[in-house]
Amino acid sequence: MEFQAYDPKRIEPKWQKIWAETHAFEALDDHTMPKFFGLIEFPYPSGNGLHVGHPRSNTAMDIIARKRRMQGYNVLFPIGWDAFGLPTENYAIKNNIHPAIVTKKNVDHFREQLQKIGFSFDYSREVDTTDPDYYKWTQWIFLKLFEHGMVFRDKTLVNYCPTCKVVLSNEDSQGGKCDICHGDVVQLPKDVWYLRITKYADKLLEGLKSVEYPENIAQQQVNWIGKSTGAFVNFAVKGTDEKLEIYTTRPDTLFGVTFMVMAPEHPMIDKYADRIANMDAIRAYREDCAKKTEFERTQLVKDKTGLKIEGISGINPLTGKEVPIFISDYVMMGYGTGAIMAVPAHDQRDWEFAKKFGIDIIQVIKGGDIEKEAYTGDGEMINSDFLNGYTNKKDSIERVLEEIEAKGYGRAGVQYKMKDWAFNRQRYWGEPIPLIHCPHCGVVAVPYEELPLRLPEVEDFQPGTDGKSPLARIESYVNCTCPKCGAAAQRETDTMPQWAGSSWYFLRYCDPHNTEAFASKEALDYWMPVDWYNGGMEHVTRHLLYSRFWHQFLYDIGEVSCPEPYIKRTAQGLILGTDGEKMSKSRGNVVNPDDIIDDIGADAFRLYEMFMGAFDQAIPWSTNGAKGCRKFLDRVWRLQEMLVDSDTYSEKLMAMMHETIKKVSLDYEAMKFNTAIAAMMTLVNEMYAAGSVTKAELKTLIQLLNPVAPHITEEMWERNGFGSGMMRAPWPQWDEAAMVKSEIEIAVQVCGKVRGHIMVPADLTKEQAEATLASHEGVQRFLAGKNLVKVIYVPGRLVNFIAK
RNA sequence: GCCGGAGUGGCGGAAUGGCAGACGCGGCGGAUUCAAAAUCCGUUGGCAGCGAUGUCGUGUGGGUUCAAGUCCCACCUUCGGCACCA
Repeated sequence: MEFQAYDPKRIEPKWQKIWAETHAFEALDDHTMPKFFGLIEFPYPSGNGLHVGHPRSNTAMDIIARKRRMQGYNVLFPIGWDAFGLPTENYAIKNNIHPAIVTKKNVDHFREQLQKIGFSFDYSREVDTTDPDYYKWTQWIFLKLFEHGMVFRDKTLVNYCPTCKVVLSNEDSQGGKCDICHGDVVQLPKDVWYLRITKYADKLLEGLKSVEYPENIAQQQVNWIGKSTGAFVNFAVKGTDEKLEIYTTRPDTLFGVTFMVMAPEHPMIDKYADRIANMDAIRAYREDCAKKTEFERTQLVKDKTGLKIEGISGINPLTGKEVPIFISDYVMMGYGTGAIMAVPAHDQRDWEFAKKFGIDIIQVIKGGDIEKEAYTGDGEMINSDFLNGYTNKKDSIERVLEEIEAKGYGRAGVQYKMKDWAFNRQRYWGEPIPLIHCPHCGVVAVPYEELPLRLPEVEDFQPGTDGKSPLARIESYVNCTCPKCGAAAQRETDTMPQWAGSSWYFLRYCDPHNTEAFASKEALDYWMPVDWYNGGMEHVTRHLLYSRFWHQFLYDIGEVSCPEPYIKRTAQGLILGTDGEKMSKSRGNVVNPDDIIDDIGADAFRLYEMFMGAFDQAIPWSTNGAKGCRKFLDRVWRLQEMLVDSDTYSEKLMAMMHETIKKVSLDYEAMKFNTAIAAMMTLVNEMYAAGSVTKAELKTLIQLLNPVAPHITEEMWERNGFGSGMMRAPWPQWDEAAMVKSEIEIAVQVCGKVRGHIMVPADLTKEQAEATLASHEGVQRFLAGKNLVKVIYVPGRLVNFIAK
């Protein structure tokens, strides 16, 4: 019979069909089995389809999932669609097609592309965040948050274009210009809904200790939360009964305060407007600030601007001294109390401000040269009354806090950089917020039994020119009756942000068709927590924090039984274009996986994605490199021509077989796919060198390779009669004893330089190693005329002779 | 500015403090072919040498060590994140 060449175009559709028809990858109902829940970030189904970046994460988790099945686990490896979002809405507006139709088309396209790559997803558990059966539960969780006081309404500053009368995202208002009309954007206060994530700041920090996140990911979360410890101190305001509260991390420098600064938006300014002599100038300064975007405000760091408030001033509670109050935009309303005590001697920003405005600088910590710059180091306290002589920052802070608290001037406190989560958008394509504004009862929740609150059908998805959502134009939607008192009331018309649906999707995977709950208790108890979650670095702060927050909240109210949703998180690096730049449509360097699969097949594509470099690093795409992976699969396939009918490993390859099993098994777990594949390539090279391969050797090789290249290996498994059900065949085991060799080659060094190699028995002792000195002429040449002072022997590696 | 990565052949990249460059791409030489593709075999860090061999080599400058890509100190470049956070 003519040997048939490797033909992925025939093999791949064949196995994809078999897997689908036999429901091969559906999670089993047997809850007595050990479980493995592997998760990848569900994709946003954009109109551009899949790019080669998506499969990198998917293939990695697919490898782990397939390996786990062979290790006897009941595996849940699901897929779904994070389908609400702006790009779809914008496309819908532009082409006048309903976003739901666009979404369906995109989802179908994505699914088809994913299936062509042969991922072992359980498609029977697909979720779609835009499906009312799904967002019913997103709304349900929101109402639970509302019920427990985790939702509140407050003002924020938004980017607003007065010409277009529309609220803009930060991306659409870069450089302070409107992306649509290129006019000036202003910062406008607007009422928005917030989720009280800051209440969970400490729990989110604490929880990091019980999970397995790589150091850099955990650190990014810690930085984002940005916990600082310090003190709130009240300064009396001369001329009023009011106290101005500030936050500081350095209460020990209180004696060095020479002025105070408020954020331009600070409410105290308006409150005492009639006592402020230069209110006109202050209003003008405020307007200038409002024009600046967040971006500009943080760019002009060096040149501090500001204005002294004439008419009110602060009193230092410890010294009783009067200090002037300024406004400046280097103080933010959104952090601390929106006001600071300024210590120019020991804070660089305060120092710059003081120099510009000619304010006194009082040094209270010895060290540095405060004429040149602020001194932020440690030192002995001076000019500080009862603190004088303290040399340790911790001690002086403790002492001053004692004093402040005893006299009622303030208290110790913590602050977080993390802000509460602004939880609404003035857009159509999102989950409707299930709240009702009643003129008598205030804000009232939509009753649970009325969920899902469906998105109404509209003709026009354009955002309103008044900064309101398009839903606000649908009278039949807006007008309703209050569920509490029955009075005529109005619905909230904003929708939830895209982060909402992705904050709990992994829970729905556990029991996706449940109509009574977001998932049954039983399913949650079995499947949760997620054992391994892989995704992009770009999501390790916000998405990870948001979803951990929701989960911790659900845990606190008894809806889930584990406090942390993910046991282990990993992140893959980006795949760049062949030019080394980030892939983007505008750069024209996007590589489409369909083309690659058409050329070399899905298995070779998967193989290359994993082989191209370290998994967690950004790597440029190389089409030649991908072709090399196809070449390897061709070589694997042709091993079938060299087959020897034996169900044991050959003497020659015995050690290497076991070494390869070990290397591949451990490297897969450590996500070192590139070296795992390299080890298999080395093994195949050795098989070619040996000229033959036994059935047992081939069987093991294709099992090791199966998670990466499932189609070709299933086909070879079948052709060679290795039995049915490759995907649940036991994972190969290695035997350390079989790896031991009787003779090994070690390096011989003289004074640290390699001077030769020598074959020695593997169990060579140090004494025996020293004796080899005499027998090795290469060594003697370098030792001639010198005295041997020391011999270092590293078993199995080298022997080093030190001579003088 | 702060936090976290990364700098190794022509290229992507390997390397528990122990022989730098595994594996792949590309290149070169050969076999096969009428020829080419594909395939197989060999070779491939720089410099010197016909050669055995020698010598220099992991961003820069110091240091620790018998031994440093790996550890320590100072710096340069680059990528990601945060950023007037009091």
